Amino acid sequence: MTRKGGPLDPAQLAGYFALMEVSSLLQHAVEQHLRVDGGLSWVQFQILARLNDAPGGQQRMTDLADGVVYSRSGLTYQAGVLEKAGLVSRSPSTDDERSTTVTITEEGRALLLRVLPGHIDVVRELFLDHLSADDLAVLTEVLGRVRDGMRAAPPRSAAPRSSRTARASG
Amino acid sequence: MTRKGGPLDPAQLAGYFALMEVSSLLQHAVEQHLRVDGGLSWVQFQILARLNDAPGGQQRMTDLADGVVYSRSGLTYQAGVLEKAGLVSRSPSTDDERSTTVTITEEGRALLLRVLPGHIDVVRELFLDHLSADDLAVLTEVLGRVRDGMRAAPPRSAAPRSSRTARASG
DNA sequence: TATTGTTATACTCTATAACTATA
DNA sequence: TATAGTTATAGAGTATAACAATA
Repeated sequence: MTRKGGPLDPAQLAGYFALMEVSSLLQHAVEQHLRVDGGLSWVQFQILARLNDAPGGQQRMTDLADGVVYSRSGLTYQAGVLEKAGLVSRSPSTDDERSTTVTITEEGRALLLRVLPGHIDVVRELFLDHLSADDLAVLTEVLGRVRDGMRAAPPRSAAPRSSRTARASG
Repeated sequence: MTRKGGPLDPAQLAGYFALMEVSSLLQHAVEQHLRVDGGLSWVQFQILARLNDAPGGQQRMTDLADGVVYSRSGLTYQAGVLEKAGLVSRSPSTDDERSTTVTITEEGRALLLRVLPGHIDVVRELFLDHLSADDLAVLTEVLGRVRDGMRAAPPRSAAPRSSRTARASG
């Protein structure tokens, strides 16, 4: 059906490009707003948002890295930046002494709340305002399916980020 | 209809997150492939792809920057990297002496062709294979509309990238 | 021995401002 | 005076590998 192995047909190319272009423009706009309005990068905003939604405002480093950043050291770096800014705190986990628990601070929550309205404005102006409710529903359903597929089937040579990793050699 | 000024409803949030998550995972996977397989970054790949499609394999720096990179110096940097690698060449434009014309070399085209099949495989596996033809059509149409809206209406305080820029002060 | 997280390090990339040259 | 592009520079971010500590 999709001519496996061959080049992409125009419809496929158009869909791929549209996705990348829209997301890229949106992310750039959002990033600019976050930087100006709250001194936050996109990754930092995501970390705070996740912590804010997590029970108790906390998560383990590994769970946090899963889906936000693509390397452990990357998260360590970002957590350090956020901690220095007083937006999160880190402490050894009680149950597993190897783990570090990251907790969003009151300041972190406050900053998030302060930044959120403007963030939403940007998302609305650039993205949501151009969609009907039906469009949005379809888009979400379709992209949700794609996301599930991605998560289920990691591409060749890419290990899933948090489960048991099977390796052939060193 | 969309409660302007208020928070996003769950459907809007879900759509926004789905878009960002899918595009981010896809871009990361594609970037990894391009790096391993061709030593190219995402931006560099886009530059080569645009030049490859352009008549004569050439474009002016400004036209190239428009839509690929977000600052002129950023493109100068990338063009320098690509030129050093022998994938593009730069020469002064004939008609406008201020302009620089970037041209993709044979090596550049060859590298692009070599990398493309694997690139397409990744896009297929992670993205296209999870969509029906109808899904794809709808997605493309909807995202195309969003893209047009973005291009037409630059967000508050963001100047369009290539037209006359109105400034209040320094 | 595997997992969690940090550190050191090197590298890529981006943006700002100052600058040159042409229109 | 405005536009096209480069340079210098500084800063943010990322990944890899080596490391320490716990399971």
